[in-house]
Amino acid sequence: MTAEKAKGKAARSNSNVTIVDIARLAGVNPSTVSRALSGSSAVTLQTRARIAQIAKESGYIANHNARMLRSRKANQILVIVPNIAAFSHPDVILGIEEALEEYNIGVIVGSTKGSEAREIALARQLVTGAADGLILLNGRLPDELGELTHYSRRIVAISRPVANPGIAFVGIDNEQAATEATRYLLSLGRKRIAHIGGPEQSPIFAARARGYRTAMEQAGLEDISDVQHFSSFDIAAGRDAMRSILSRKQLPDAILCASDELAFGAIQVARERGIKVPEQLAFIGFDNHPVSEAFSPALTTISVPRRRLGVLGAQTLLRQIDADVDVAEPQLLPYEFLVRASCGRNGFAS
Amino acid sequence: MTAEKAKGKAARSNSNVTIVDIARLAGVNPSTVSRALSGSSAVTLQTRARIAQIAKESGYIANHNARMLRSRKANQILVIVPNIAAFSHPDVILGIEEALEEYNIGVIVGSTKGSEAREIALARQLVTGAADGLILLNGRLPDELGELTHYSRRIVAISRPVANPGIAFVGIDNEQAATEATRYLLSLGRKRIAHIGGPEQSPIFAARARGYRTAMEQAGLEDISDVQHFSSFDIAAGRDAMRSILSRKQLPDAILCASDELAFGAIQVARERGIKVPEQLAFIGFDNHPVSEAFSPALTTISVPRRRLGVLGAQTLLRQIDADVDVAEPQLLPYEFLVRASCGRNGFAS
DNA sequence: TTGAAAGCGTTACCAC
DNA sequence: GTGGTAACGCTTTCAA
Repeated sequence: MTAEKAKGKAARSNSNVTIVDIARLAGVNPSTVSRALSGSSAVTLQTRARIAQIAKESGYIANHNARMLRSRKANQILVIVPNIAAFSHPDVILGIEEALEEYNIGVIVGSTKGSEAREIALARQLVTGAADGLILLNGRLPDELGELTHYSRRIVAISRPVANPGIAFVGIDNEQAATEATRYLLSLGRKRIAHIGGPEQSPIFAARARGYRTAMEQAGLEDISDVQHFSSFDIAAGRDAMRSILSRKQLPDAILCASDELAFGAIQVARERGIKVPEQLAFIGFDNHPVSEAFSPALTTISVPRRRLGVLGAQTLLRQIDADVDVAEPQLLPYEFLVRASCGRNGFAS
Repeated sequence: MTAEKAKGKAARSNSNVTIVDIARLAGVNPSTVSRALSGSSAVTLQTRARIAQIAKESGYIANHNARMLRSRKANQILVIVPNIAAFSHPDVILGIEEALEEYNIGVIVGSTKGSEAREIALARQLVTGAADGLILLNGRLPDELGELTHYSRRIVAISRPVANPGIAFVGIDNEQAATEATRYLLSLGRKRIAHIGGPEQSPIFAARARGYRTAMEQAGLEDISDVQHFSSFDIAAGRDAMRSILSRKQLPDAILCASDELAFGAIQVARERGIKVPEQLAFIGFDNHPVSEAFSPALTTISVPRRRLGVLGAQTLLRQIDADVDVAEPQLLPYEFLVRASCGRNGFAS
C-alpha cells in the first residue's frame, strides 16, 4: 500500500513536494506554510525562517495551477501581436517585460497572424483566467471581448488604438510626426512629394497619411500629392509601390514612406532603375528600423520609443487593475525625427 | 445570505458560468457535463448535443487553471529565447506555433535577456506545471533543470545546441555552410578572405568560424585568414570589426560575416571609407535577414529554414512527450546558399 | 449511460 | 500566531 502510493507519487510528472509535505516536515499546518511562504507577518519570524529553510532544502516549488485556481489570479499578462516576426513588436514586449518584472508578473506572447480563430483562442486566456490582463498590439479588440465590457480595465492597447471606447491607449502622435516629416521635405525645397502608405484600415497608417496630406495642403501642394495604400507595409510592398510610381509620366522628387521597410523596398527599386537617391529622389521612412542607419543611403526616419511605450502600457494596465479605474485619456509619448542621408542636404531647390 | 452569496459570485473576476451551472441547467450531473464537453462517446449523442447547446448559450468557458490542476497538463509549451528582439527567433516561433496549433497546444514565449534569474524563473514554468515542455533557442539549459534529468524528454533545443547530453536538437550544419560560402569566394578568385565572427562561446558561431578555417586551410590559405570574434553579432559589432580591419596595412579582398547584421555594419563602414563593394571587397553574410535583398549591394547569404526548424522542433518535442522516448540524433535541416550582388561576378581575379 | 464522490495543491476564512 | 476546514472548478475513478 505504502509502496504503491510512493510509486504513484514518484510517477507523477511535476514538482513532487507539496505544501503539505513541508508542513509535515516542519510539524505545522499547511496553512501556516502557505502564510509563511507568502511572507505573511502573521507568522513568527522564526517559523517563517524555518519553513523557508525546509522548503528550500526539499526543493519545494509552488504549483502555479493550484495557486491560480485558488487565488483567482494568474500573475501573467498576455500580449497579443499581429505578427511576432515584425521587427517593431519585440521592442515593445521587452519594455512590457521590464515593467512587470519587479512585480513578478510574467508575460506571455501570442501572435494572431491575422487569424480570427487564433485571436479568439488568445482572448479566452483572459476569460479563463490564464491571464490577468491583455495588452493589444494588433489594433483590434477580439470580438469575443467586445461584449464583456467589465473586462475593459484589464485591457490596454499600445501603438495601435482599438476602435472600442473605454480601452486605454498608449502610443505616439503619428499624424503630427508625418506632418513634421513632410514639412521637412518641403523645407528642403522638394515639391513633388509622394506618400507610400500602409494598409488604410489601420488607424496608424491612416493617421500618417492624414499628417502627410495636412502638410501638403497647408503648403498649397495638394494637387501633386499622391497617396498610395497597400495591404502590407513590408519590403515587397515598397518595391511594388515604387514600380507603380515609376510607371507614371512624371516622377516625384521625394517620397514619404509609412514604414522603413516600405522605404527599403522602394529605394532598392529606384536605385536599380538608375535613379539617384537622394539627389533626384529623397526618402523618409517611419519607425527607425535597426538597419535604417546602415542602409545606403542612411534613412531619415521617425524613431518611435517602442520600449517606453511597452513600459508605460504595462504600468497603465497594472494601474487599471489594481486601482480598478479607467485611464481614459490616450497617452502619447514623444517621437524623434532622425535626419540622415536619404533626404540630401538643405538647398536642393536652389 | 443568498443575496450575499450571489454578490460574491458576481464580484468574482473571471468566467462566471461553471460546469456546475451547466449541469443544473441541463438537469444532469457535473461529471456528465465534463464528459460531454470533452466529447466522450460514453455520453448519448443526444445529451452531448443538448449540453453543448446550453454551454454555448450560457457562454461557458472552461477554466484553464482547474483543468490544469486536475489533469496535470498545461497544454502549453514554453519557448525560451535569449532576446526576442533578434529578428531570427520570431520565424522559428511562428513555425512552432504552426505545428502545435492543430493539437490545441499554446505557445508562450519568454526572453532571458542574458539574465540568469530570468532564466530560472522561466525554467520553473516547466517544473511547476505551467508548461508541458520547453523549447530552447538560447543554446543553454537553465541550471535549474540540469539536475532534473527526468525532464530531458520535455526539452528540445533549436538552432543552438545545448552542452548537456540527452537534449534533442534541431538545427542546420553551420560548419558546412560556412565552408561552402568560403569556397564560393575562393572560386571567384578571392584569396585574402577575412572572417568576422560572432561570440566564440556560442557553438553556432564557433561552428561557422570552423567551417571558414577548414575551407581556407584546404585551399592552402591559412596564413592570410583572419578570424575575429566579437561579443555580439549585430550591426554595431560589424562596424567595429570593419574599422579594426581597415586599420591594418593590407586589406582583405573578401569578408565572410557570421551574420547579415555584421555584414550590414561592415559594408556601411567600408563604403563610407570609399571602398567599392563588391569590386574591391566582396561580402557574404549569414541568416538571410529580411533586408539583405534590398540592401545595397544585395547581400549574398545563407538562408536558414527557420520556420521549418520551429515546426520540426515542436514535432520532436511532442513525439518525445507522447511516446516518452528520446530523440537522440541531432536533426539537421538543409540550408540554402543565396548568391546576390555583394560578391560580384565570377572572374574577379582574371 | 449516468451519478456520486474523491481529490488535484493551494489559499482564505473562522476559530482558538 | 496557528490550526482546522472549506473551497476554487475540474476530471476521474467507482458504482449503479
